[in-house]
Amino acid sequence: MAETNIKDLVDRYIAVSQSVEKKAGALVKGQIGSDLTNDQHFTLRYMNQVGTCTSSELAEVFDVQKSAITAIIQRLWEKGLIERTRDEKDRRVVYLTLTEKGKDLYSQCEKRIHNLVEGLITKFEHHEINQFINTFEKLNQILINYKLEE
Amino acid sequence: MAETNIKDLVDRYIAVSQSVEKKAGALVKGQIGSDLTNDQHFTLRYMNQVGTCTSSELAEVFDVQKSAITAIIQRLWEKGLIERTRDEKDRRVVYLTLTEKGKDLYSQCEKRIHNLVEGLITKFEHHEINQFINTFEKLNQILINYKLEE
DNA sequence: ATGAATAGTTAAACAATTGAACTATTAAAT
DNA sequence: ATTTAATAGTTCAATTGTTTAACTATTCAT
Repeated sequence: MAETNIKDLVDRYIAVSQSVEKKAGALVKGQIGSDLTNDQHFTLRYMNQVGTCTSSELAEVFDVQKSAITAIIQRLWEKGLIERTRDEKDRRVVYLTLTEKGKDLYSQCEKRIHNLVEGLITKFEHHEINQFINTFEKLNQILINYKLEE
Repeated sequence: MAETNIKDLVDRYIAVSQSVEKKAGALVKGQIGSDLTNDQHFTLRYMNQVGTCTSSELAEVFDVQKSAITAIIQRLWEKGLIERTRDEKDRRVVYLTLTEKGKDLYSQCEKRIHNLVEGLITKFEHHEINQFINTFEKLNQILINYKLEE
């Protein structure tokens, strides 16, 4: 990678990633905004994928302090979307799971987002999307490793 | 794009984009965090690129309400990083520019981020990066057009 | 058995955000 | 020309997400 190009790449990457994040976020919020914030939606999405998790795990995945997770979890709990259950063997640990209401709400979000994406995704070739997400996931892995090395 | 794949693509995209955003954000914050928040850095970056802009323009670009911009601008102004000058012809308009102090601080941020990226970017082929950013910019344009159509 | 580590919460403070009401100014309509 | 619309920006109150530090409760290590 030529030295002189890094500046331009950084400029382009930061500009485009920020713009896409804000605009995609606004679009998603337009679909689910009355029920959930985007961060709450992401949290439900992760919990739906893994089934059960802990606050520490969420803090690790989302790369924030545990107290930030406590706040989000508390709000989801107040809405009746998640359950907290203490581990009987290690009573420090609290397991988090979706309630039926949480699963239902997540399903509704999923459907709306699915419809949204369906209308946008046709502009891309199958191959282009795969390549894009593959590189994105590679970048993610590099960032994860970089963080571990510190 | 096969119908059955959309769900998986959405899952992968949302997971990876959120993860990268948080981790890259944390990394950048580690470089510039004592001086600026990430949003403040993005704002300076944009102003450095375009030279002069208005609050309305920033609100459009960042896809937030103008009152959100007022708050960010106010904080940057309090730090002496930007100037506000009224348009003499249309006195509703306020032009925003970087002060010398703002330009200097931005340059320092730029250097640190440049060094950071330099260490990460070697893991990618030139072609892979270009393809990735091209697709990202294409996605951004699609989102911008989608918003205009509403 | 004691000291260190871990899981999670609480509290104070701050940044970013929205939405509604507001001021000041300009443009449009008739 | 006067009134009405629209535009640029600010202010204020409320909410969310965030960090840091102090804290409780529990488990691990040696």
